[in-house]
Amino acid sequence: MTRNSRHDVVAQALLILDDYGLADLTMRRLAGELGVQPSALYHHFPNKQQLLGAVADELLDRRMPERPRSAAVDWAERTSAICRELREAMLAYRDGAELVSTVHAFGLGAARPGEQLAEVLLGAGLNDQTVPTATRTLLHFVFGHTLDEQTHLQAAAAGALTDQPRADSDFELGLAIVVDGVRLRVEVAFPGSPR
Amino acid sequence: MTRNSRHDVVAQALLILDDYGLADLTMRRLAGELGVQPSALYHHFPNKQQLLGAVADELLDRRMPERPRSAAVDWAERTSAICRELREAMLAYRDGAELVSTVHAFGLGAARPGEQLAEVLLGAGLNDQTVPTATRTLLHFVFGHTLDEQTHLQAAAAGALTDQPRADSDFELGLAIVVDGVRLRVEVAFPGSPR
DNA sequence: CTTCCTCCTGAACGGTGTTCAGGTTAGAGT
DNA sequence: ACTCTAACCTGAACACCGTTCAGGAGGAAG
Repeated sequence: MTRNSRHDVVAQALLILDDYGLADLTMRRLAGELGVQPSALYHHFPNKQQLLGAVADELLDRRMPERPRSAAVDWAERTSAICRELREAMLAYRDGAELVSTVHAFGLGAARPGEQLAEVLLGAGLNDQTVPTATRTLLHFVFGHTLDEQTHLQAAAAGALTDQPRADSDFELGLAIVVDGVRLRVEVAFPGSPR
Repeated sequence: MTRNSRHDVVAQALLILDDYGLADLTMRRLAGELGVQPSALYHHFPNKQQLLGAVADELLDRRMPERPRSAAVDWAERTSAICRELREAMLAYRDGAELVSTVHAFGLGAARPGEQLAEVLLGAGLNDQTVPTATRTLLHFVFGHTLDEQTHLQAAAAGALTDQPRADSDFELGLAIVVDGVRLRVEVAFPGSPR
């Protein structure tokens, strides 16, 4: 049998995640599908959490390509675009929101979206001390909303019918609320129009 | 030996949570400290998740009393007060944020703060369709921020030193951002001052 | 004195992440 | 062609986990 690289392990984990969900992404199952003993995985990762961190990063790398963001666009529009892409990336995989937000909370990965947001906000002229807080506030919204959304979505997919499917507009409205709040802090520094 | 009521179980669980953390709040340990077999717990709760739901509700009931909110106060101030109380309630117990936000995400409890927020926002004259979204956005912020904060706080308490202790002002700033965003939607309906 | 209901026992089932000493094997360097 | 090193893996075990189930104890109510 051919041997597995670290990247093979992550790729297979991502496959299992999408097919069976986070709860069934066990070290034993992952090892089994790689044709290997569970203990072999500990050659590539010190523990499961680090493995999941790498899986989350791989997911984001696949779904949030390093697209060059035109500086000609409004900072608010760029901010919103990043948040939308992050949401869509997480929705694209079963339990994606739970995985990514957990990994981010423990600081084991999923750092790129935050870096991108911070960069845009800094470029918009937001106060240096305000940038980290605004960034985290945006992230907390996207993670929280998408986790909520995906949970209900998947609960609806399995028997338990839900009231209404929670439209995209709900995300957009929530996002607009947070972005508007940030805008007030940008305009204190730069009264007037976009920049 | 005296028998245990459902409430005894919850109270003991809350004790274990605070002393040893959520990871060590196992059915076996809980049963052990109650002087009972693990299976006995399933007389009171159908599964662990429901048990945790009851624990989260008990935590909130203890820390967020049904204080009558003076209607003389600005809606924004009442909204902020609820969010602050929710944060402080969760910070008051080890792993409180993780417990409460998880329980809320799965819809197994911790519903009161959302109801209180929705009530205030509705009373402020916010559009009926906007209220649920604004409520969830506020909750996602508080849960996300506090979870983040508590994780870093507890990581710092155990060896791993962190850069800086993340001041209260960080929460206040993030909260103000979201509340301001909501305010814009209130004032569309009622241009002018507080109500 | 019996019936009912609440609370509990004891044992087991089928999982989980993780550790460890040691074995295999591919590929680079001489 | 041959060694050597590092990457990769084995097999078994450890110490847990949530949950199920048939049945037993015991107080309160009739």
